Amino acid sequence: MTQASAPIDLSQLRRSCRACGLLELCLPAGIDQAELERLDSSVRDKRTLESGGMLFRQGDPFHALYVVRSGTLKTVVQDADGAQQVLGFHLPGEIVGVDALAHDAHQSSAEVLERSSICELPYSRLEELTAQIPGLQRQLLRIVSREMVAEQSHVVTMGRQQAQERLAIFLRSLSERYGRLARDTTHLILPMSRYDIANYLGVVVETVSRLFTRMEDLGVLRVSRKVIHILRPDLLGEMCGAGGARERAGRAS
Amino acid sequence: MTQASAPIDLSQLRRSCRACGLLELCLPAGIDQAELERLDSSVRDKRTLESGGMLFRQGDPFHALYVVRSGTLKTVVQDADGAQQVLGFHLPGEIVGVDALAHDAHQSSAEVLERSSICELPYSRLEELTAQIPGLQRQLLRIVSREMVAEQSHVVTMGRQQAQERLAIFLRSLSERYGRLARDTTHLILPMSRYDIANYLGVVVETVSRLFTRMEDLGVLRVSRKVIHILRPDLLGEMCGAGGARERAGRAS
DNA sequence: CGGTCCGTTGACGGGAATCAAGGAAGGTGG
DNA sequence: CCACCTTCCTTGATTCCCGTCAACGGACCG
Repeated sequence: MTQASAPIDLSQLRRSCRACGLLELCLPAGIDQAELERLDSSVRDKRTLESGGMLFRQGDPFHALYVVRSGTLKTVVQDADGAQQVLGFHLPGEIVGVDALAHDAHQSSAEVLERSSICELPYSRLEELTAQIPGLQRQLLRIVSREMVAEQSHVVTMGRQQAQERLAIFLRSLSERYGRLARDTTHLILPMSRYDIANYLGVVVETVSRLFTRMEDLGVLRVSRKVIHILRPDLLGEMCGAGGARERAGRAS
Repeated sequence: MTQASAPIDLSQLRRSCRACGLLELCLPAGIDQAELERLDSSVRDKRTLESGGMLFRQGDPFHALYVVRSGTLKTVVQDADGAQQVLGFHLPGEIVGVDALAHDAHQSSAEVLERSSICELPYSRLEELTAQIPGLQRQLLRIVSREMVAEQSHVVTMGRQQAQERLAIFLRSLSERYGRLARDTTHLILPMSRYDIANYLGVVVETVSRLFTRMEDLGVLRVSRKVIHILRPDLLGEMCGAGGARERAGRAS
């Protein structure tokens, strides 16, 4: 897993709250410099985890939220039957652990897919801050709501019955998020396995493998193990909506 | 849509915040009687909508959260292609509109499936209250997080590749929620159409129709139009996990 | 009473799951 | 450094579930 991906990006490791994904949730609320310092000092608590490590497990008591500083995580839920479902992949700047707010216990497990650096935000500390900083609470609500919307768009993706559409949407979404990180949007390095992708999309691994091959044959992608080169973003975009032909009305009521 | 379902339940219409689903989010935080009165008076704003009416539409500016007092809603999201995806059905005591917190605009539309009474909680008013009532903010976070977890379980449902499992899970979940409303858990009256159910589960109508017939043949249900009688809850439970046989490992990484 | 939408059923075909096998990569221990 | 093993990924053959197309009865509504 610690293969050909770029060596540790020091500049990324040094990013403080100022450059963090969480910041957008503070600044618009009119947080001043002093308040930002306070926030920054609260999240100093960082840790680095190796591939395969667990940030938290389903059922663990809740005591902190986490922000990915570098690397990638996946969140997985396991139901009574032992069947697993991948809920999401989390890139730098994205938050993890929000589902634990509901019942004071994590509803999913977070596993590290490649060496990652994580910011830990102890919730007790966060509560103190929200009491002092007006607007931070509102921003916190915004974050959680945003996570819910992300989950909804996952539902929309799985609502497509063509597996190819699902994979196309997944790749496009990943590309967009890479763009937000100022990475090359046409050169994706997938930290997750084909199994993870398949499970995330609700198909089997063979289907994902075949679809990669098909997309390669169509000249949309070039696939080489973990590296996906998007040759035709336009075609990829077309494949996201109704696999090439008529619209699926999706009539309801 | 306003067919054989029970006539308007007056006792239900009279329920105040005390008996409302939202209350559980206030009480544990140690809200006292006076505070409860204040909260109650803020949500006095109720409205009744007829079947087919829209509570809000995708894109509408956010200004309130809503709680279903009686009746049923569905939330639907429409993507760029015009394809629709049903995100959920909302029974009395359940909250709607939380997805608008993220971007100050509703990300989905809420349609009324049968005559419904809705409590409106103007967000401006809610913000005032949260400033005054300690703990209410925490409870609000809890609500939103809970909605996210609900969305996650929808993902888990759609992750099952057997359509029968999905329908079984849907029915069991609906039965459980009926139980929470002190309704008969074996006698479901479905306010939503087969199209809605199909779309919600990511299958086509014909599949839902056939599955109802099959489940009836298996002696699990009795189906009569909108009325579903669960004859064998135990069998229904079995059908939720791995359609009858081996476990689907769902291995991932 | 005609129109429209809803729900069911049948026939058919396609797309994806299943079963099976083999190669490539990565990690470990000798 | 190589042998060995495990895991990952791919490809092929086959099966079958479910989506598609089509037709029809029933409910609801103007």
